Amino acid sequence: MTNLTLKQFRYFEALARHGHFGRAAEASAISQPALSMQIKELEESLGTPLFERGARQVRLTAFGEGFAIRVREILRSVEELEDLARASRDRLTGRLRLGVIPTIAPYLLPALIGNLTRINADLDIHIRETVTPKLLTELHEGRLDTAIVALPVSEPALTEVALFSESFVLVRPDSDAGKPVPSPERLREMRLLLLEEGHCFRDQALSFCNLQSTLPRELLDGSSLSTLVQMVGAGIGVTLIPEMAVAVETRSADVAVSHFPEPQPQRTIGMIWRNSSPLAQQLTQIAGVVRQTAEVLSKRIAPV
Amino acid sequence: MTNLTLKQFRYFEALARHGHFGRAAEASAISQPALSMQIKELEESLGTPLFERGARQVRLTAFGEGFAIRVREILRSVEELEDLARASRDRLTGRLRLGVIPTIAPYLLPALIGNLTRINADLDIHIRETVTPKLLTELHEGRLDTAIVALPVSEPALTEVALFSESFVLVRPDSDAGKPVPSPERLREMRLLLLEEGHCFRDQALSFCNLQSTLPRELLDGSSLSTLVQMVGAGIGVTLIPEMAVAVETRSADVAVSHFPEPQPQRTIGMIWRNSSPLAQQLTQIAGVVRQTAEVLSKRIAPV
DNA sequence: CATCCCGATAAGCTGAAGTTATGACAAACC
DNA sequence: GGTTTGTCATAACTTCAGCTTATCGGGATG
Repeated sequence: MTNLTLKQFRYFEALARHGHFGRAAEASAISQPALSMQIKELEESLGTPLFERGARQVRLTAFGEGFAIRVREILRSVEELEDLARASRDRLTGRLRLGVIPTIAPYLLPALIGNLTRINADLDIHIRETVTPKLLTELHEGRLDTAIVALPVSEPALTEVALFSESFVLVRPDSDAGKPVPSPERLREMRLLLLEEGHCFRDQALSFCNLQSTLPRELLDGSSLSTLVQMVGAGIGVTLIPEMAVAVETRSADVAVSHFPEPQPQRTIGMIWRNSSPLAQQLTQIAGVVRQTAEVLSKRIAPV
Repeated sequence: MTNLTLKQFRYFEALARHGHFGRAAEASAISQPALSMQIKELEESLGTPLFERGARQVRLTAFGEGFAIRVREILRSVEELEDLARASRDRLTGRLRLGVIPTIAPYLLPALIGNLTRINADLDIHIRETVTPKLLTELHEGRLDTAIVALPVSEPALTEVALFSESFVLVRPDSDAGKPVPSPERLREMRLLLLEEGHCFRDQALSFCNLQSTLPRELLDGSSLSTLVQMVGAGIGVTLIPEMAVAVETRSADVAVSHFPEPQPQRTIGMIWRNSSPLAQQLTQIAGVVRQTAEVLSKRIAPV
């Protein structure tokens, strides 16, 4: 049935070009009978002759001419395919689907995207910003290539690499600026504003205070760190935010930022991907870029 | 090297579609290991993975997706090629380059082209009208597919098929209408107008009168039968024309047309093509159409 | 922990595609 | 006009790519 082969196409093209079996065979690095047989077979499976064998020259038939045009197109497409593969072999492929948790995304991404596209201009970055459980699902389903989340996730099918650690800092109303930094136990008694259910940062903050998320508490759930800080500025309570958010979130609010004494509360941020991902190598490379980006950011924040 | 094969493309496409080695193999009518190996080989020769083998499903990589789009395009092109071959296998191919001698062309072609395109609408007919020697050269050089000429041509590399015979008739000024038809010998003594050197019809007419073309004679060479008849109408001399030309050429001239007594002078018109032409079968078929066309024309002429 | 699913690997077989040698035929050349 | 030459087709043989069946191994599932 459909037993046309690219090999036949390549031989055909050579013969069409040279108009001579011997020379076409030489150009194709095979013997003349081998070429004759392949051409014959091609003609037979098409059911129509492609060449007219004259005494002293080989000519394309009218059909052969049209055939040649299309065959050349196909061969060209195949070559393009090879080029494409060669191009994307070493460099990153065109599309990178990156998931990021909301407590990282707004602070890390602007710089990160800049750095990534600087390294590889034709990298097409798709960002998905949502909470860790959703990221994990989408990662498993192949709708994401990788994600930046708080470690550990402890999923056997996923590879984790640590990127950096970040401390949590206390955000209080400006009026509390001079007061001593409360201990975790004291925090429990203050009005602590937290992110709504689902955010890992909520759990991390609660765990620092030795609180259970399920405990019936009178706390106000915000949907973003930005909201929380604004509420603190309004004197409604206090909150914790990751160090990386300080520069952005406290710029437009009357709040005081205080570090906790050692051991500071902190979390580890890492990158994860499927064990089976063929992008592993490139993702490791990307992890390096993320690490660098975060480092530069933290230095810029440190003086604050 | 460039060892991609259409087979690999077809397997790849099946796997991309099914996302499952076993089912894709079944769909491709091969065993699962055979498919695994071909895919593996394809990935290796591309140097980049196409699929991510997950625990419970096989997914295209980002590169694989782009690859799939192009592969499908290529496979579609190949299928089109097969369709094209199938379509042109039985019917005539798109282009027919037909040579015709000038003493036939204007009388036969209008009806012939109509008949040919009626049979095969998408037949692209190219006409070349010139004298036999030029037609032969172009035929040998592959610039014509076939030619309609007077037989015999006696070229070993060419196939001839007879189409029809046509008689020559005498054209005299209207004033000579009643006079007896002169014998060939008498013709020699009259002022005989002939086509210029190179036309076979000139030689055929001369041979009827037992004259040598090279003889120094006081005859006037016309470049077309139309010219000759007009000159006869002006009383300059007499001429011979093929029967087929009568209807067209004597319509607008004051001339008398007379048949010779048996044995009438006549010539055989036939079709020729290269022995090696792969169009032989179709050309034979076309010869049939020409034969029919000429028959209808001669019947229409007979009553004149 | 046992089982199942599914793809990879192993080992062997077959036929397609290549090789060299030769045939056939037409053109070109003494 | 026979001989040589150029050229493609055919024949006989060889090799390796591609297929088969059998089996392994690893991750998901109950």
